Amino acid sequence: MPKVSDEHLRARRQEILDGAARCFARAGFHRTTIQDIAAESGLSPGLVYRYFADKEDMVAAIAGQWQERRAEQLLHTDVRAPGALGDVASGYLGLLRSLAEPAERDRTRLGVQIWAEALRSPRVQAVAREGVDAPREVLTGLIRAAQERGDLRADLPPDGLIRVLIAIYQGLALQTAWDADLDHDAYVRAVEVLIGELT
Amino acid sequence: MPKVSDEHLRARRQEILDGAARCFARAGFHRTTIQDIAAESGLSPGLVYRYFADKEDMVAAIAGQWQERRAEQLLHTDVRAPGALGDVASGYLGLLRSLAEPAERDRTRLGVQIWAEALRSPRVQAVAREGVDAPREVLTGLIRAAQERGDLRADLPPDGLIRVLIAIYQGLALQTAWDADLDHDAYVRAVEVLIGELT
Amino acid sequence: MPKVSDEHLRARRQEILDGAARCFARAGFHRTTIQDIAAESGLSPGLVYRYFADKEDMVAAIAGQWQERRAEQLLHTDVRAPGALGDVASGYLGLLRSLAEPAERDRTRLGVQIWAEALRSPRVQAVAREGVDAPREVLTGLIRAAQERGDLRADLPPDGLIRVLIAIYQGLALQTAWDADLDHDAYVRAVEVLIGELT
Amino acid sequence: MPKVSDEHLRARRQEILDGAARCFARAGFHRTTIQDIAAESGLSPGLVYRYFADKEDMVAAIAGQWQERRAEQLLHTDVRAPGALGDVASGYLGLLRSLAEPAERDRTRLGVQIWAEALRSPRVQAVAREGVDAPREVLTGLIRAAQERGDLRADLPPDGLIRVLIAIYQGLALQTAWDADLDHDAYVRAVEVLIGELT
DNA sequence: CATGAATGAGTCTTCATTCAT
DNA sequence: GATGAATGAAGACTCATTCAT
Repeated sequence: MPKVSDEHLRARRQEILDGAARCFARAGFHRTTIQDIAAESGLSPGLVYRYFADKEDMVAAIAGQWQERRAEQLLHTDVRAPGALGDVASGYLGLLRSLAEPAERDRTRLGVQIWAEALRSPRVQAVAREGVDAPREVLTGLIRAAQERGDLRADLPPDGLIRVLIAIYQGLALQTAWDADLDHDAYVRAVEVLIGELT
Repeated sequence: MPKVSDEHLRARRQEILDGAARCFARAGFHRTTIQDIAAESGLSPGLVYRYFADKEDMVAAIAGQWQERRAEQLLHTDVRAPGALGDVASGYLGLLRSLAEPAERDRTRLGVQIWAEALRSPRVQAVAREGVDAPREVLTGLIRAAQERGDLRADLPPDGLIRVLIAIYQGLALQTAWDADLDHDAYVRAVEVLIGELT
Repeated sequence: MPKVSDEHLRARRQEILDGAARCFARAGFHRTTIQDIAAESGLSPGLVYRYFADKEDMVAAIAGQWQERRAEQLLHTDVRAPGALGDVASGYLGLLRSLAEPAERDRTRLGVQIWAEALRSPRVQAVAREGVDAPREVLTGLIRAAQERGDLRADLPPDGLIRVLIAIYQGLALQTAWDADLDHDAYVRAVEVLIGELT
Repeated sequence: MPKVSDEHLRARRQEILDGAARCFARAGFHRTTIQDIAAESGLSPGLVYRYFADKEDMVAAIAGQWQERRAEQLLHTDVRAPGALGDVASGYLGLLRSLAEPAERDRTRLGVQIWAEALRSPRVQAVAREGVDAPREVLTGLIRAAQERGDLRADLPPDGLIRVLIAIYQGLALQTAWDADLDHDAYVRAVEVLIGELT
């Protein structure tokens, strides 16, 4: 099987990552063996090492893709457009609601594992922080602009507010991971009320 | 004299848990060995097994104490007293502020580890959920009462609000674990503004 | 089995080294597994790691003891005594003769393995060179003194001579390892003739 | 046109062997992978197996060529010519001196690896012994003839002397592999003195 | 009770070898 | 013929757990 196309290599790599993500979501990084991941993807253990230097390399890649996806879900709108704040706000509420979807279950569990792993793996930490810091800065700028326009209370520390909104996402993700049946509608309604008061 | 012995046993057990907590906060559950824990407490590995059936037993105990402490910090006021809502609110804000204290650093990191572990250990999950569910119910009652008194907007779903407040705590804990230097004051100010609007 | 005496620890360590030396002599370092060594000593693989950090650590220890023994065999006489040169010479010839002994077989084979391993393991190289360089310097001094006394041809470069004598040992060891039946007597007689001419 | 093809095959095979020799000299047989060898020769791993049955086959081939070269260097003169002894002697000293050349560095290191490998691989052993035994017999004949002519002390066991001379070569090779900066001139001068005495 | 030596199953990772293309 | 992707059997090393002393 000589020289496979780059396309195929990329796809294969992604298959492995997807299989690994399922394993990690189920059992955590440390209870998942390379054999588990290989079996989940229908490959041999040795092959995994043609795509990743070691297990940590895979975990870092998983964490990177996870953060990337989060950023995309949040910022798929053009943040420089007029009315961007409103778009971002509705995007944010949509992100919260998306946590209720069964299809997101694994991803949410995976996220919690990444948060914990970031505390002891410098590589994962770097990836995880980058994924949070970058959106944070973009959003802080949006908030500041809105405050200057008078669309938002001026006595709100922008960075503080952003972190609270991130926390509201993170906490919901965590609580959903623990209890998939929680009332997401009630949660989002409460958030809407809190946010609505600010204008 | 079983009483003295009991006392001693309890103290010894607590020493082990404290050493384990330090290790777990530093390196996570899976990168911490029983040998590490024994060394940290100045005991022998064999002795650990007189106090805990196995490693998971220790993790569950650690998780239990962690949740217990959180509940105490939040609910140290008498929630049935008149004006309890205000007391609880200020207790809540104090809890948020306490995350800035260096002495809390390890405990915060430990908390994140517990959240992740709860996803794959039924025992830890049971302990962790109990620690969240119990306060949640108490607080939900408080909120309902406040709404009936007209002290709080009636269109807020009590359970949703509580979960949001818990999330605001969880998210701050997570963000603090990642970046101890974040601006806790700005965070708490933002929370105060958000909460202040509700009355 | 708590706290075993230092004596016992040392003895146990030596047992492991002896078993390892047998394995290494038989199959070389790279074809010998830790399991082989453990089995040879009647221990579990895990226990080996209480005595040695890793496989290389064991190889280095083996190499160290090997060199030490060589130095002792060669220099068991008091090199500062008058007539030391003659003693050392007869010690040297005895060392050559000892290679004929069946009991030395394994050790000789082990030596050849060490020589090769020294080429690619800095740790083994350091140990091996030290074991050769130290005796070399002592003997160079002896030679120089003999030349000053007129007991030895003055046109012989001392360092060159020493290295030749070491080579005569090394080469015999190698040839013995390959062919245990070679005629050691003839070899030693030839050496005696060569050396005898020098005075 | 099988002849051209044969030529090509032979050349390709030799390229692989040369690349392998460089790898083996650098890292030893067991730390060199087939992938390393393929990369060093700019070929694919699979192709290696069209020229060699397995790794051991390559090692044996390398050992064979190494011994062949040694024999050539030593016996490039016509040993049946009158005065052959003197020619062989000067060829021998030249062989010793050649070990000082940087270009010989890799080959010398490779030689030491072969010596060790011969102890555990019957195939390598056969090749290595053949490479030593054949010249040994030729030279023993020369010595005997010289003794009969009275050109050499009669009380020297021919086989012993030859083995000593081989040892003087082997030991120098080993010491050079360990320490390329040793004083080869002093070494050869010492050998000349030792040999010179014999006539 | 306490110790810490001992165990051995389990995990990551490597690499000689094969074979579909 | 040539490629290099794929395999999977080892092998080094770890560590939760046990138990003789």
